[in-house]
Amino acid sequence: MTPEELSEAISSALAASLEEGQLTLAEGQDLPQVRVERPKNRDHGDWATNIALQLSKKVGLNPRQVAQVLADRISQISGVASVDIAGPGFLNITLDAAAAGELAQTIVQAGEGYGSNQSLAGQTINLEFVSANPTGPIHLGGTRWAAVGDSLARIFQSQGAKVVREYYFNDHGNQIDRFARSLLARAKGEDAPEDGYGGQYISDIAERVLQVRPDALEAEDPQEVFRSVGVDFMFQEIKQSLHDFHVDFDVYFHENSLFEEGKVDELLEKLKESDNLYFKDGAWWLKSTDYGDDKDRVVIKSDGNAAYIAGDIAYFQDKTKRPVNPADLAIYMLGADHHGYVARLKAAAAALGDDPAKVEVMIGQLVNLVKDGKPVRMSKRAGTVVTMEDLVDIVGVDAARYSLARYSVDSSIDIDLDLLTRQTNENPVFYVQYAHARTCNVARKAEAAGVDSSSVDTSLLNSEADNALLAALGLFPGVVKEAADFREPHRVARYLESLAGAYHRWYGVSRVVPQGEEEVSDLHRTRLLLNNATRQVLANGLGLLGVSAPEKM
RNA sequence: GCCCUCGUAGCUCAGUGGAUAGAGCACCAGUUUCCGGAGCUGGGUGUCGAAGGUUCGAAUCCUUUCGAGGGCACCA
Repeated sequence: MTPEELSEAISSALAASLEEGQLTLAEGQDLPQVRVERPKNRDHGDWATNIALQLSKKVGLNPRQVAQVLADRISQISGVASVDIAGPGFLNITLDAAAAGELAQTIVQAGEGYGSNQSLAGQTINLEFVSANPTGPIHLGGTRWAAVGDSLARIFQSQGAKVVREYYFNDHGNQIDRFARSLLARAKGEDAPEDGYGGQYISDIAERVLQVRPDALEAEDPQEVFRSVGVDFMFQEIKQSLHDFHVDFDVYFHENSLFEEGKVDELLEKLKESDNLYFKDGAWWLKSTDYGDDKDRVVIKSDGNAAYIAGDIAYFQDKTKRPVNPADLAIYMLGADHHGYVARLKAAAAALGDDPAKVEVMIGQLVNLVKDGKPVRMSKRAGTVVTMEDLVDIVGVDAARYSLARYSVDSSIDIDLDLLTRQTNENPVFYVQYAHARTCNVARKAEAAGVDSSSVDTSLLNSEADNALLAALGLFPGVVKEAADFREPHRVARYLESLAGAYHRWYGVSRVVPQGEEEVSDLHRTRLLLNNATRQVLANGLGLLGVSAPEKM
């Protein structure tokens, strides 16, 4: 029995109590959601719920009275061995071993589907992340969003959503001009311009531009040649790095395309009709203050040109109105240095007469580089950036993705260069991967010894370790759902670490393969089932993080 | 000045208003004739930055305050 099934059964019990008048909801009170959780203390049973405490005020009885009414009904639920009322009114529930053990069967049957559901079915979520400027390779900050964003996309998909992974190339503004000037300067053998970019990659790309366009320096507009060809090379490199990081976007959107196709100009005319725009001091302003901004923003400058935000508005329109996979929800993952954008992106939706709730902005904290305990400033001009490729070269894709995805995006990360170059095995990803490899090894040995699944008896899974492992396995679907609801992929990683721990402890006391002349018994077969259920959940969870689940290490 | 995020064990961090606040790392001591020891077991540390408030109950919610980081253009 899964915790979800138990919660549902308790909900029904509660509904019946209300129906038959044992409990009466006071006027205007809502029914709280029944939730069971794994108690920290094993003396408190397999599962516990605080529903009686939550109901107390709503039904006008003291919590223990409510608990008593529910306890009588819950104890009737099939598979429940006992119910205790504890403390102020907690209900502590113990399952009988067979019912708890059935979970292993459920998981093995569900296979890759265990942990997924259809709660987001029918929704198209546009998830924009990374979106680094094409003026240099992806650095550590972008790498973090790549790991977190791609995991979140996988998690949304597991909940039934259609996900569009989107990358926005800012290839329109003057940072591109600076990039082009830097390439040109390097090609001429000059230093990088004052406001330009430095680093080895500038030399590399300048050289490659000259290879395909040997006449570039003699062209009518050399800077334009370096701009168009150089940016293209940069795109290719970025895409390749992401692909090597196992992140592939569905849409690479070029900001330039908005302007080339005249969408922005067209939009600007239309926006003048919007209630959210007004004319002042020769410019058109967006009332972004209505959406929490500290000042209104200019959309059409007094010289008649579009301001940056006009591109945002046009882009949002494109996301929600494009012919293929138009977004029901547009999520923007941005770094903390962009948090001021939240209000204006919502205002952008409103300007188009759309619901600002369709815009969701996730603000993640920055990645800091640390050396000898001191922060190192990453600078593209000075060429002191650590890139996605660098990180992957040093620790590998799995370790890189895992270690970036296991922290809440609300906290900033310090990456220690010395630690990385030492290549330590301190990354918890190995702990989890090892647990998976171990389950595979056990299964191989067991099958070789003739342990099959011909006859299992889940009531044999009655040890402390069985119970703890089953409980951990049962939590997985809820964890994935929470990760989706809160947009927090790190919950999956943390969960896997605890599951791996439960498995390693179980392994220590639960022999699956018969020893010596021992005959294969139902106990061996049933333990193999539990072993395989664990393997499945570890694999499913690692899959959500885009990390491999090795059969051997 | 205004806005956002964070402050939890020596370090790095978990912790949808619930019971005695948890992991990993680091440190010490154990642990293998038998499924992989990248494992397991034991050993200890917290004024949850501080002060008020709401609540039967607060690390979690509210207010104030201190500290760290990041933002506040008719730039893109």
